[in-house]
Amino acid sequence: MAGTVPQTKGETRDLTREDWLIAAVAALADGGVDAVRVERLAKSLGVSKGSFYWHFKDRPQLLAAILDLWDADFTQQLIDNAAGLATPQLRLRHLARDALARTVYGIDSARAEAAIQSWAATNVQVAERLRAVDAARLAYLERELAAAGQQPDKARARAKMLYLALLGLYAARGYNPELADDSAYLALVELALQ
Amino acid sequence: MAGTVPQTKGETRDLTREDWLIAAVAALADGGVDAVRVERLAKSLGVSKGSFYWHFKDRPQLLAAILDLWDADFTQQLIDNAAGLATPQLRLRHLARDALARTVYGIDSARAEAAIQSWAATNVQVAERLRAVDAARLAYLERELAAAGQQPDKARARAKMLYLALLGLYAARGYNPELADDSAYLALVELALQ
DNA sequence: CGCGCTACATACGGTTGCGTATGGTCATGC
DNA sequence: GCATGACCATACGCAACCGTATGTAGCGCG
Repeated sequence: MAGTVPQTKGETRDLTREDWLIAAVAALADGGVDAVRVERLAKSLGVSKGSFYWHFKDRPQLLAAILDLWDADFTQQLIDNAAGLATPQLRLRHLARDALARTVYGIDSARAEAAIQSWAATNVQVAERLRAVDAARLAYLERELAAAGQQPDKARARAKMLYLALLGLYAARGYNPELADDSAYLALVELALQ
Repeated sequence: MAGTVPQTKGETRDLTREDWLIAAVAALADGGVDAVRVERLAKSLGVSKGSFYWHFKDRPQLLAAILDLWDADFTQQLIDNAAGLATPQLRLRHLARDALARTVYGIDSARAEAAIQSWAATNVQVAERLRAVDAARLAYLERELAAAGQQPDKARARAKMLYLALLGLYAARGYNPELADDSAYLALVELALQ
C-alpha cells in the first residue's frame, strides 16, 4: 500500500506537513504523478482534504515540495555517502550499491526516480531540475573514472553508459524485476572500470 | 504537436479507426497514458467523440489496440530488419541504429516505449506484455553475442547491459536530449562486443 | 425515390478531482 | 472560563472526462 502513516495506534495524532509529503512521494513512486491526488491521499491518510489545504496552498505546491524532498533526501546524500572511501573504485562500487538499494521513508528510490523521469517528459520545470541532477551525477562519475586512470573522453563515455544503464534499471524496477538485476549492473560497473 | 492527421486538405474525409489509433499513440508518446483521453483526441482530430465511439467500444479497447499496434509495428520489425546481414556484429550494430532512429507514423518509438514502460508500472497486463517483449529482445541479443563468440553467461550479462542502457536512453529522450546520446550508446555496443 | 447503412454531432447523466468557504473541536495561554 | 489559533470536516461550484442515447447528413443501391 502507498500511504498509511500513523494509524498504528488508535491514538490519532494530528498530521504534519511531512506526513502528507511522504504519502505523496509514496503515491508518486508507485503510481506516477497522476496518482498524486489530493482526495486520494486524504482517504489513504484517513482524513479529509480540509487537512491538506491547511498544510498546502494547492496541489502544485505539493508537487513542488515533492521535488524538493527528492532533491534533498534522495539525491544529495548518495554522492556524499561514498566520499569517505579511499579509492575511486571503492567509491564507485559503494555508490552503485547505494543507488540500487536506497530507500527513503520506506520508499524505493528507484521507483520514485522513474516516476519523476516520466513526469519530466511532460513538465519543463521538472525536466530542468532533473537535467541539473543528471549533470551533477554524470560529472561525479566522470571524475571518479578519470581518477581511476581513464582518459577524459573514455571516462565521459563510460560515465554516460553507467548512468543510462542505471536509468534503465530504474525503469525496469516497475514492471520487470528479473530484468532489473542488481548483480548485472554491478558487473557493468566492473566493466566500466576496466 | 500530437495528433493532427488529415486536415492538410480542406477536404475533410471520414476518419478511420487507424487515424484514431495513430493519434492515440502520438498522444501516448508525448504525454503518457493519462494523456490518451477520448475527448482530447477528438478535439485534436477535429471531430466529436461520437466518432470515437463509432470506431471503438470504449477507452480500454483503444488502449488495448495501442498495445497491439506497438507490438506489431514498433517491436517485431526491428529484429527482422537486421536479419539479412552477414555477421552478428553487423546485425547488432544495425539493430542498435534502428532502435535509436526508429519512427513509426512520424512518432519517435523511443518516446512511445518510455511511455509504455511507465504505463506498465501501474498495469499488470501491460507489464506482462512488456516483459514478454523484453524477454524476446534479450534472448535475441544474447544469441547474437554468443554467435559473436562470447561465453553464455558473459553473453547474457552483456545483453542485459545493452538492453538496460537502451531503456535508460529511451527514458532520457523525454527530458534530456544531451544525455540521450546515440553515439554514446553505439560506443557501448562496441564495448559489449569485446 | 426512398431505404438503409456509415460516420459522425449533440445532449445528457454520472464520476472524479480541484479549490474555497465555512463551521466545528480541542488544547493552550492568560 | 474564555479567547485564540491549529487542525480538520463538510458542503459547494466548477471543470474534465466517460459512456450512452438519440438525431442526422450523405451515399450506395435497387
